[in-house]
Amino acid sequence: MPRPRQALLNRDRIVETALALIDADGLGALSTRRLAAALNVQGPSLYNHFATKDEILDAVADSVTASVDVTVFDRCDWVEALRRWARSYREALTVHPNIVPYLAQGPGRRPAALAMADAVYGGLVRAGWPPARATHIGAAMRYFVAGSALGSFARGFVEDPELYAAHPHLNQAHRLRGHQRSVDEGAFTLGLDALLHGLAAEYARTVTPLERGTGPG
Amino acid sequence: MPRPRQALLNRDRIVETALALIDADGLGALSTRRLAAALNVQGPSLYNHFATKDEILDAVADSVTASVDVTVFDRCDWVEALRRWARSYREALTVHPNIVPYLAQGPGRRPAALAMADAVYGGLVRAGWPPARATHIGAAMRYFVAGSALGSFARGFVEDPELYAAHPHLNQAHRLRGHQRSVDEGAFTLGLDALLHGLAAEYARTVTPLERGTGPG
DNA sequence: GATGAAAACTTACACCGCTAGTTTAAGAGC
DNA sequence: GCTCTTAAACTAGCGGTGTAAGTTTTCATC
Repeated sequence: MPRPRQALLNRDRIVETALALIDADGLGALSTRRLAAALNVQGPSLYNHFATKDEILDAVADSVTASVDVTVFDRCDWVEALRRWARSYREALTVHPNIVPYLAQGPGRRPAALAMADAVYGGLVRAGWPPARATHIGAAMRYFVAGSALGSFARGFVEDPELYAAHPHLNQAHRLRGHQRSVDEGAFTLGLDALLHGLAAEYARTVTPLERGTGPG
Repeated sequence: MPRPRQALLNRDRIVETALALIDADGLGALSTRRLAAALNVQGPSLYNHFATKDEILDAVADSVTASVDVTVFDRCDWVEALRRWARSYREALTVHPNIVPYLAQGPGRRPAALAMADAVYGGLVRAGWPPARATHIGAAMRYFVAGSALGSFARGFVEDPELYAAHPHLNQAHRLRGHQRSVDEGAFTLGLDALLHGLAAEYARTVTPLERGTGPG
């Protein structure tokens, strides 16, 4: 087939389909040929719209990041903003866990990821945190959220009771997979509350009333 | 070359060499042929010692996990044990960051990873944490440590000042890479302290003196 | 000394990312 | 309406991938 009257592909369609394939079968199962086949097209046709496969993955990753709500930093005090942002971030990632290892390498040149970093850092600095500390807090939060989305903790344990016989405290570990949602959610909530509790304590101890910012906005 | 008088390969040598290649060139650059070449052998010879490439990666991942110190749970109170374990865990991972995305998927069937999970969970239960809470704490800590090792926060930002021009608060972001160690270390310490601070507060609030365990050992 | 397993090998298959060159349609300028 | 350029599909093919299959030789055991 030569050039068709109506273009078969565009970047958005490629990104959507790639994300669906990654969600269904994993990052490793995405090949240019499989992606093209899902779009009723031959493999190399993709290169009319993206220079490399990595560029496709960048666009997929950024489309996921774009669904994170960062407007909370304009509306809430910094603790509440961090809490809501972290929850929104985690929700976006857990819907598409297979792209997380790629996405978690950092913002790179992806616009949505850069916008998110900007909003978080800006919100913290406005609240009075020293710049270096704001960087640390943003990083620590990303560590926690990305780690929580990287793979379900519960699904990391095989459903095979015999495997745990040699480990005195893991005799119930084979049941973790059955309680995946409550385990993962409970762990995330516990960790998030603990982190924010600790950060609030440091704020109270080290950020002087004079430095405390003008609030959201 | 048929069967040699002296075996050229064994599992340990394969694992060591694979880890070295992964450290040097990344997980994606490890192929069976490249690994075999580094061992002065042809690709398929590896399959006399491992059934699949994934089995090699499992062994590599477990050799990294094996270097984490989990004896602290026998010597220290639970807060100090968590702190030292988390530091040891992170050190093990940051020495070999390229294997982290693979390793962080969960313990699977890897013996050292299972032993670590057992030690952490056992230590927390002994300290009086309810079993479900101990699971959550272990998961939350793994989220944070794995996230921190998954990729340097600082290295996630490209060293290109022009890229940040459009973002009001990121105008110094291109300098992050130059301060990689202090940024990553500062973020980890801050997050770890905050997490443990928050957990200790919950312990004081919810674990009654009667439930509080027999201490380490 | 015969037997069977072990550990290297060669060959081959189906797939991978990507490049090069081809074909035709769409759109712009005269 | 013709011409020119660009766009978007195609086919063919390169070098690389994991790994299955079968071969050859050596070592250990009966």
